Amino acid sequence: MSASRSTTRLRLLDSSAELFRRNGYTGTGVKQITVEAKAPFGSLYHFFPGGKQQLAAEVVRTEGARYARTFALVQVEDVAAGIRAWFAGAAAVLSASGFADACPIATLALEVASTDEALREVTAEVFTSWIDQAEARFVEAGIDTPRARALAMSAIASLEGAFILARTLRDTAPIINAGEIVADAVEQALLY
Amino acid sequence: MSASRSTTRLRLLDSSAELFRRNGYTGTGVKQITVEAKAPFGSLYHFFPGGKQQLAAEVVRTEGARYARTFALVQVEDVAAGIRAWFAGAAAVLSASGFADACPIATLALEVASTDEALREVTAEVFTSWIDQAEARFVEAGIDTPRARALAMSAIASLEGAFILARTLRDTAPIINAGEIVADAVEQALLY
DNA sequence: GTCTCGCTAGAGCGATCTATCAAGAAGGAG
DNA sequence: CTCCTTCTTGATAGATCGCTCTAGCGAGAC
Repeated sequence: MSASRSTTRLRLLDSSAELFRRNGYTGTGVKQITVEAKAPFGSLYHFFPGGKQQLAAEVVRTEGARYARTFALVQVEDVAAGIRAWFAGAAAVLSASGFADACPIATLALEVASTDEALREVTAEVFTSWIDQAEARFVEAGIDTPRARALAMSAIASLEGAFILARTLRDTAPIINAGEIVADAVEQALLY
Repeated sequence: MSASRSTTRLRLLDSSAELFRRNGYTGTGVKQITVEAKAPFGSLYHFFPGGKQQLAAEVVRTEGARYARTFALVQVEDVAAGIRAWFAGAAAVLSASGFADACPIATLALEVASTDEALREVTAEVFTSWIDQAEARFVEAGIDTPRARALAMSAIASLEGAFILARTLRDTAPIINAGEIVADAVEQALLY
């Protein structure tokens, strides 16, 4: 009932999140999702009448918000050190998952960018919120707004690109390296 | 014959490259490729007995090499200016293609990273060659090797990440911004 | 001519894709 | 109890997936 309702729904979301992140959107079948979630096939269309697309949209939103919350770990005092630590943490997670768990939405975002306008907009909202949040944190640390925005955009871009390289090369070096470069740039900006 | 042989083969490669770049690997069907290439379906398996995977591997290699050649436009004298110009060019191409043509292999690379070891290795070779080439150029410009390597890795990562953001947000700002930040970092490194 | 061979051409295979549908199980409300 | 809603369950549809296979075309070799 209301209890099992939420569990099944949540299991479907969790399994979808994992499969989309690892195998992509078109690379994941709805049947595969229900098997992984140990949910009856029909339940997927009960909870998500919009089908795979609606499921993906909810996954992108919830995983995007969840990921944004981890950014809060970057403390305002000594932002640069916080950035290095955060990137090191992301590298550890990636390595521990066999180079599977990087960005929760990147693969899907690239897949739908030119093929599914509705999903593209959802991914855009998530990336924008991440950039906004990073910008706010840089401003808080004392960097003027235009420079903070440029740094924030660059930080997210560096992270995403480092994830691509790390997953492809099966090496966390690109992530650690990106953390260094981003932290250096922030330290540089703090001098003015 | 030998003439038509090569044209059909090349048309298949060209169409595959475009479709993989825009719609991804799993998002592109072999039938779709032959239609786009105006090639008979059977010809695909005549020229590429290994099927979709072999076709993708050749596409990644050839497009990777072709893209690497465009890096040569970054002149050694005033590397930073060359980088800004190169990123601006990439932004123009992306915009002109309706935000479809960014990195020729990024979407595919993310899709296969955890699902197809053979293709993953091919994408890894391409990314590595790009990093090596950028590093060589930075060394040539007078940056010491370890720093040049770090900068090169960061430059490629920034580019890839900026492409994700630009395609998703339908805005070239992330690319221009990434060019600025990378160029700044290179200028900074040249001071030592 | 006739033979050979590279290539064209597309029907068709089994599997898988997303999605629909109808039937039933499990409680809460009256 | 009956009624009603919520959720489970899986069979099934219809399309598409990657791929195989056979038949035939057409130009050069002889």
